[in-house]
Amino acid sequence: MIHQIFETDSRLTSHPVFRAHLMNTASTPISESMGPAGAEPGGSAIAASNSTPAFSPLYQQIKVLILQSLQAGEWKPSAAIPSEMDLAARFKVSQGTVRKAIDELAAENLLVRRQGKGTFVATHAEQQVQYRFLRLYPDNGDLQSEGPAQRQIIDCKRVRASSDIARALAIRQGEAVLQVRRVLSFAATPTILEDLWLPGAQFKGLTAERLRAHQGPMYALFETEFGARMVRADEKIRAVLPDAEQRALLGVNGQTPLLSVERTAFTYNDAPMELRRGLYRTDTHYYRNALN
Amino acid sequence: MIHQIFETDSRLTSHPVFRAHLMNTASTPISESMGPAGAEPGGSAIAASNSTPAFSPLYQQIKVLILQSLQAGEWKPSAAIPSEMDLAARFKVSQGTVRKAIDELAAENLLVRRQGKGTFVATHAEQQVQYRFLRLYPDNGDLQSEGPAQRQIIDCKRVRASSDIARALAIRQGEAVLQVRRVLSFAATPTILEDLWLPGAQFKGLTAERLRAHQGPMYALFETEFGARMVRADEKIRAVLPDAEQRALLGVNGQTPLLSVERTAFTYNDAPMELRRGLYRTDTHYYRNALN
DNA sequence: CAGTGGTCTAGACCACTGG
DNA sequence: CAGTGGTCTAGACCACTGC
Repeated sequence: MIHQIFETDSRLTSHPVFRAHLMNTASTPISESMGPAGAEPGGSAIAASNSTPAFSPLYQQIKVLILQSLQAGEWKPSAAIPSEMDLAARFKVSQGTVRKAIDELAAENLLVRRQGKGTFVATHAEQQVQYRFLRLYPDNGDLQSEGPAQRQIIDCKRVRASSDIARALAIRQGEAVLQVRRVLSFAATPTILEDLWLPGAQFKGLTAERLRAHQGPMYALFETEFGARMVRADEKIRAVLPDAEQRALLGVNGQTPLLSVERTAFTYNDAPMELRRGLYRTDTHYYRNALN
Repeated sequence: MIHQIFETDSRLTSHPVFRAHLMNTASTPISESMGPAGAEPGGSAIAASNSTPAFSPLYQQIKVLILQSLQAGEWKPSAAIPSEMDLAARFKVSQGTVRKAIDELAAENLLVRRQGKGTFVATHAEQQVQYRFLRLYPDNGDLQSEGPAQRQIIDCKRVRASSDIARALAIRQGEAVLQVRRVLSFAATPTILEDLWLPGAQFKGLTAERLRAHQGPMYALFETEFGARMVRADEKIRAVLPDAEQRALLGVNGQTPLLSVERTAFTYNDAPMELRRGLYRTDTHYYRNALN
């Protein structure tokens, strides 16, 4: 229990609500208003969840609550979330506490703050950089000089998950998954060959036609059409030589080493939502990484 | 227009700071004309430099001042910087403002906060992860299972900078640079071949013997012996095939593609301080990257 | 103009560290 | 125990946005 009345000396202290961080119970915070005052209708999702671990600062709890609202779809991608004042009132904390929670969510690219306008749910669609997760850059010229990538959907079919695909997606072997293969070209040169696997349940109805019809990043389509928001990803990178089929699709010979990029993309709660295996040509482009 | 108050300081020799935001009634509004202490020592780049005139928030200015003290070596690596209260007094701002500045510096891995102890200058030596900038992980087992890397210094010589080396290090072509070649082995298997170039002026006295004698990360040696603190780096990654010499040093054949990792490491003020070209074996290891 | 996020301050209390 | 960073609050004002 987080709200605790903990006072012995009540001089002038307000702080009727003293949030003591006790390792006592793990129940979730905020909603109980002390005393008869608020009797707020209570965030439904808020009262329900109680899986959060031991104790955490108030702003971390607020962060979890906001996260739950995001996950539940209470605020859609690119929509504004309530103002800091509103959230402070809703959670019965100060604006500064809400601010710190939002600060962290913004740092994790889940929210975007815009001064004078509000705080918005981040999306893969309205990025100034079209491909937020793509780290491939041309050797010469900037990102825009090549113009947008040309996308070619080779294939989109329903298959059963092999053991490694299942493991990566945290599903059972043999479950239905959608497998997509596509090629990205820059300046008319095939540069990226990607195979990707998506859980069949969540992506029911995804077809090659739908992929071809969509403009913009694939992740934006996943957001709007399938409610699958990729919030972070891990990549394992290796150098490989292509097999015959890969050579044909990329138009390279067998002596052209390629970058193998295996990406696992996660949605909220670190749930894996996509496995992607990419082959990148690095004779005209390079993979950029910033170390901090 | 923004009302600026150049708050010259009377007692402690603190750095003057632009008060871009006027909110305090207590302070007598010194008029625009610089008052009595117009001859303030020009030590503060903020007061002195108008090349970056824009009025940044107070905490950003504090951040710059702390950065300058770090760069000037006022606080050595792994040493504690003054407490937030002390810094607040020194800069004549509130503790909260100092805190926000330190928060950002900690987020950039320049400082490390330790509750109850203080705030410390980050270092490459005392990392729990020995190699902070190395993203190569073994396919099987965790980081520690392999034990520490075996380091073999092949060469360390003084050469003249070629045009591309000079460009990367922001020096003139033909200037002296130190060139080091080494091999890192894991579990007795040569895995990383690295060539690196360092500006000769800063690294005067670096020898192969000294590199061999040193225990721990090379960047730790650079910090303590040459005052060169690498704070961030950029990497360009490609897939390549090794030439004969590289094959011999790594013990691979000509059909083993390798990861080419070209790293530029920067010290304070985004000054490049090292160029490093690495070849990584990725048949037993992989390069890991986190996308956020 | 009102509403939003952004900055700054002041003060209180917490948790942790070490003498 | 004193000193440190960590959290939380309350209130003020600033800068930006859009009606």
